[in-house]
Amino acid sequence: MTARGITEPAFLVLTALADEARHGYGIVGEVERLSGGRIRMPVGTLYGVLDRLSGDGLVELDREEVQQGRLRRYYRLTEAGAGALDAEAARLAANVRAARERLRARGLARHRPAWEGGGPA
Amino acid sequence: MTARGITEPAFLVLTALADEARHGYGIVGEVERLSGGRIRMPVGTLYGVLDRLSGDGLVELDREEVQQGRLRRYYRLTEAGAGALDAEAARLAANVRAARERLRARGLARHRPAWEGGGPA
DNA sequence: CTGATATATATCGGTGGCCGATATATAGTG
DNA sequence: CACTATATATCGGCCACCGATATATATCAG
Repeated sequence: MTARGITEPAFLVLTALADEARHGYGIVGEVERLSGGRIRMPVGTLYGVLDRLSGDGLVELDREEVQQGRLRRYYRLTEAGAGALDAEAARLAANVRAARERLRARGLARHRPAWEGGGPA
Repeated sequence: MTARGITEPAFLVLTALADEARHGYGIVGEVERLSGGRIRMPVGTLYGVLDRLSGDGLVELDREEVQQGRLRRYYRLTEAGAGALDAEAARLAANVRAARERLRARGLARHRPAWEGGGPA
């Protein structure tokens, strides 16, 4: 692998579908909800992501409903999708851990008292 | 914000520079090391990332050295860079938390015993 | 000496994902 | 009648990624 696993929009869609099947517009709302309102998913992004995830077998069509004259197309996570989400979560968690370790080391270095000595010379 | 903060390659470069200044090739090795050998950073990616991070004031040139006839250009993290890395780590951690919560909920649903009732019909 | 490998820099162009804009349709509201 | 909300979908510009390529020095094998 190079640097990238699945993309962040894809990760968020998988997350939104992890607990139950949702339709497109519902995913948009769920992503906004689960991020505490910090992340909005543009619909122009959503359908491309959904197509790619479908092609990779990570999500699949669950059912179609008509609510008040409007079509709702529901998607659900596959087992492979759940596995991919879990694996990506582990990958990201490892990145976060590494960053925080080093950030902590940096903080310590910048606060290191003079008597611990050494210095650049 | 839409979905994306800083990119993953940028995140990894910032992480590699968090504890001490490093030169390009050294960053490549450090990313591989801190990821346990799972992530390799292509040099074609590195310099673009470094340029962008410099432009955003998240990293800056530390010094230049000549070791055995080869030029080494060292970069260091700025305060803004440390802040950006910390913020992005928090963002990713929140994503991971959300994914794992829902994944756990899904697992529970799929193992729910029959006597809890309902079911599809 | 020649070729291959490792270190070290940098550029370029193809590919692909993101997302704003746009289109279509129904329902409710001012 | 216009506007907003819900709901679908497509298209195209932009930009980041990264493989390929180029340049240069040091070392080692044949």
